[in-house]
Amino acid sequence: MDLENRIVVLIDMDCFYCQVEEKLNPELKGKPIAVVQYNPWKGGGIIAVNYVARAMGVNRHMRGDDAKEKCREIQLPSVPCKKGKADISKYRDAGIEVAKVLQRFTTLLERASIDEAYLDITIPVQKRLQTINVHTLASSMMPNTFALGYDSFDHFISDIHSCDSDSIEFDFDHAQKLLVGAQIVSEIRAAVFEETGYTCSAGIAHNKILAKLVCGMNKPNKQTVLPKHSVNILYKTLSVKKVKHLGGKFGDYVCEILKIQTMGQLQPFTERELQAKFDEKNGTWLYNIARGIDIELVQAKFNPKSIGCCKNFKGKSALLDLESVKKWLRDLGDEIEERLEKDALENNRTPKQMVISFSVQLQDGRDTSSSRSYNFLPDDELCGELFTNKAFEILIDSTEGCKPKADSNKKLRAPITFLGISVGKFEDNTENKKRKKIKDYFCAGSSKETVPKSNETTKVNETKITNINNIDKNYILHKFLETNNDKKQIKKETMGPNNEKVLESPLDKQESFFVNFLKKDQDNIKCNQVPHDNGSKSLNKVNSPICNIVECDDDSNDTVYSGSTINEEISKSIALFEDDPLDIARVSNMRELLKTNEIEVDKIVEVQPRADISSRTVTPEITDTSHIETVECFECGKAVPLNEFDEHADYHIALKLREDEREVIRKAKDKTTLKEPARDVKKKKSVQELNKNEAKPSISKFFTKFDMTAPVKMCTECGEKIAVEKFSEHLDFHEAQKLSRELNKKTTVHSYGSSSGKRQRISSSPIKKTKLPCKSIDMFFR
DNA sequence: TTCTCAGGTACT
DNA sequence: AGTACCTG
Repeated sequence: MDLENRIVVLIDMDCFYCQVEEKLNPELKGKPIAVVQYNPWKGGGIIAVNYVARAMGVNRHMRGDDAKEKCREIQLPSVPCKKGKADISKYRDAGIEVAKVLQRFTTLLERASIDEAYLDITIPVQKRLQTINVHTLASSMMPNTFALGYDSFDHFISDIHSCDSDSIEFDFDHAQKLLVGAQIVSEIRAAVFEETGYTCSAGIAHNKILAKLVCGMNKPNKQTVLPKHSVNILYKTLSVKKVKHLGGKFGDYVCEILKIQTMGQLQPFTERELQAKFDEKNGTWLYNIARGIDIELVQAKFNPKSIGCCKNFKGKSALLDLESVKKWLRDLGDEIEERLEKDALENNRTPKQMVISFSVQLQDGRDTSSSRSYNFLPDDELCGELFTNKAFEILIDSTEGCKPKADSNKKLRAPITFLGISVGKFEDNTENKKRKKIKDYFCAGSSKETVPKSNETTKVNETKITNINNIDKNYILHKFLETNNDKKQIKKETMGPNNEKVLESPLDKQESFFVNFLKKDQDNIKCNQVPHDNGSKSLNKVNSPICNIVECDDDSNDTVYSGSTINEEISKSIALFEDDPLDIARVSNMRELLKTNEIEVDKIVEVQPRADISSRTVTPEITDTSHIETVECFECGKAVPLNEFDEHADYHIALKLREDEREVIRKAKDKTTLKEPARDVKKKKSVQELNKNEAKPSISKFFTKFDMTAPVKMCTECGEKIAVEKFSEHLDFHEAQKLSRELNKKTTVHSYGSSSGKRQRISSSPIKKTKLPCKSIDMFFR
């Protein structure tokens, strides 16, 4: 595949931690908030700011107190503290929830951070291009979409529609793909919102660097397309420092050496010159990126490669004696254990190595950091105790500065200012391993694996098979719900991965459950929303699924940039970059955003994606008396046609089922944990936490709540008491979950079009440069 | 009075 | 294997 003609997407969640807090505490919605990390000093460090607060001048890098000064009524939810450490697991889980939605749309998903993912949708775009006529695409199908270099997205579409493609500048073929890509991304973002309640922004371009770059141009809840011919327009004003990998010391060095500030100013340099000034690889990379070329592939990567936790002990909190070191290592070790247990259950893998990192304070007050690694032995039991003890052992005899003073009792020679433990070098668990694994406990009860592992299939067919698996999964869930409704048993043979029915489904039906639901929905209600009057053709093609999704629609596409030149638009766009602290243009734009936000809040304030599933049984309120009779779904707040309500409720059950996967896994873990000899008190604590989860409404409760007085039977799988007559149904539920879990597992697709799995080098003659302050651009040429 | 904590990557 | 840098 041609690397220059891909459709690469970056999905970035809007102020993610804030959204998570708002979802957990709906009272916060619409108010200015910033998430702070616990810190006794000046109200804590801000790590996320929502858009209402941003409009009032609050930004990251401020302390809580500064934020209060800018905005008296700001709310400052804080990252929970566990064992004296920030606990970000709720954000991590929310990120996984989102990523699972994204994963359905392409196998080429690369999670780049807790709230960001790259998607390569070249193939889905090509597939759709074969089935649709590009001329039928209109901007109304993809609200809140922008094309860089155009005052309105419609102008970009007209450029494509008017077969004026003779212009050398205009890459008609790719622009067409971008347009289809924008439509798909619109659907992806709608699915994310529908299923999680979170909004996100997206950048759509021909490579990762550019997708990332334009993603930040329009936020929140918007998407930006970068046509190839707009790269130079963008670069004309774009600061070098905004480009990924140039935001740090290396970027400073480049700007200083070349005496430049913008990407445009990078273009006159020849590749040779750049190689001479930096090194061969960096020079080539800079040369290419200056021309909008970036060959970095989107890797299929869902799970992190390492799991770690750390803690700073700055200033006078520095650790001075062995006891406190031990104490903190215990907490770190225990947290690793907890996260590792979860990881083992979900991903069926085991780390082979652990790394202990630490910093000590030198005499002159500066810190020096070091790390030591330990390779696990086959007999090691991977528990907190082991992590703690090994870390302690390694720590005390690794560095002179850390050795205890000979005489004074247990005092460290030098204060420790940082401690971290991480585990990595994961390997898949195989069946014939001697080491006891948590997974073994979990699987002990279930008779046999019914689904072959996807990564056992041949490389050649990987993409196909993964897609089929996705179909499988939706098909199974759908089937499961059907049979459940009919009070029939789910048939094993319908789930086989080689089931004909499944294989015959076209690949682009992989999102069928969602899309079909929406399609039916839209056929019935046409468009329940008030058509926003951006004049013209407005609603002739409203029956795109996207049209019915409640997105914040602020019409800024038409208003904000009206009358401005393209360059002004670009400048404004750049001003909108998230972390631009001192830009006046930004403030006025933020006012616009504030308006946007108010509208959005009005529309989504009712969204309760986690509301009790039993809403289905309650008579819904009539909220809309327009042409079609609709009811407001208690689950998502969406207006649903009365006759579709049952189906809509089923849809939420399907979602619920997915979300409950995790909880059931945890519950199962909980039960098995109890079989183990209680090693220590902390175990019990986590058991309590798991029990708390049981109080939450779950789909298993839904299946059992009908008649609590009926004779019950204990499920060996989850320990839940189940009405006898519901029991086989309940077992089906576990069966479906196991399958779903299995199918959810990461596949081993590495990259399309690169059968060797290796990335190309741009050039090969090794020229060494030693003076670089940063050498990390080479990551591109691994 | 301290730009946290988590994760990735590449160089030596 | 260990260090440094990059990012959000």
